Amino acid sequence: MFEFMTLTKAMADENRVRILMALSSVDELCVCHINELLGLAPSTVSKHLFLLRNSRLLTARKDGRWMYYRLNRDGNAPAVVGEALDWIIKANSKDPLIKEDQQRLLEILSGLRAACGT
Amino acid sequence: MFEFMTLTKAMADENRVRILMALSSVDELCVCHINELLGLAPSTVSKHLFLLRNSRLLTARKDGRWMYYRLNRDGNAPAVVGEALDWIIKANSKDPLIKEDQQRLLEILSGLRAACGT
DNA sequence: CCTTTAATTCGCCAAATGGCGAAATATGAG
DNA sequence: CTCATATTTCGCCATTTGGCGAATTAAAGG
Repeated sequence: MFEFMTLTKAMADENRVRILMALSSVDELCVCHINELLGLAPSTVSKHLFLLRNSRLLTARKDGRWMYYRLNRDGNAPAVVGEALDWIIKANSKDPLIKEDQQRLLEILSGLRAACGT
Repeated sequence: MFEFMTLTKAMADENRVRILMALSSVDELCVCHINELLGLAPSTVSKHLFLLRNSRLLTARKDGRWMYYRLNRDGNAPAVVGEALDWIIKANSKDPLIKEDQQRLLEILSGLRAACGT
């Protein structure tokens, strides 16, 4: 129950859902890309990412100065995490804002809007 | 997206999940039963029920002085609502607190703990 | 009609949440 | 080593949220 509530609370914020949906289309992202996408302060994004990681929806990997986040599709993650991700993606993949995000994300990743030195 | 966020926000509270889980085992409940089960003030329960209804997770029916709430399994409800209910129930049906609630609910319904004149 | 009872609405308060900027922590580059 | 950059942590503030009790509404019963 505690684990489940941690999950639902993590999902109950629009910006965090946008982060999850962005990650559903690109395998991994570094923090600066997410800053750029959402237009939020780095400290705010960092807090969101902490909650998403804490709920086990995301995993992180450090590479030099950059932290890369990705959806937790690890087989040994609790089943409920995968179910949450599946449901979120299914419910939002056709949403206009999400589609717009995915479009903008391509621009960001292609370097046209480089936010940091990646 | 707005609809989805309304759903996730409704799900992001332990007492509301307890209400949903209680309803997963008994088809319908009146407000006084839920008061009794959760030990919250009627006004608080009423607010929770409003949010659950607003998110379309619950439907309500009035019978005399009593309001009966049930899970929204209506075929013409948005698919995302049914998916939410399925996931919530799957994720929590084995939880100790939920099991305890279901036990206590049986007592309440059998009149051993009648909270109101139903 | 008046009382009683179930439920909701309203107003309030304490706690939690989401946002920011400043400061602290890495890590790579010069 | 020193500087620049990516990220996180901290402290703060405004808003939201969950709780309660009092007042209100709705329906049944005397």
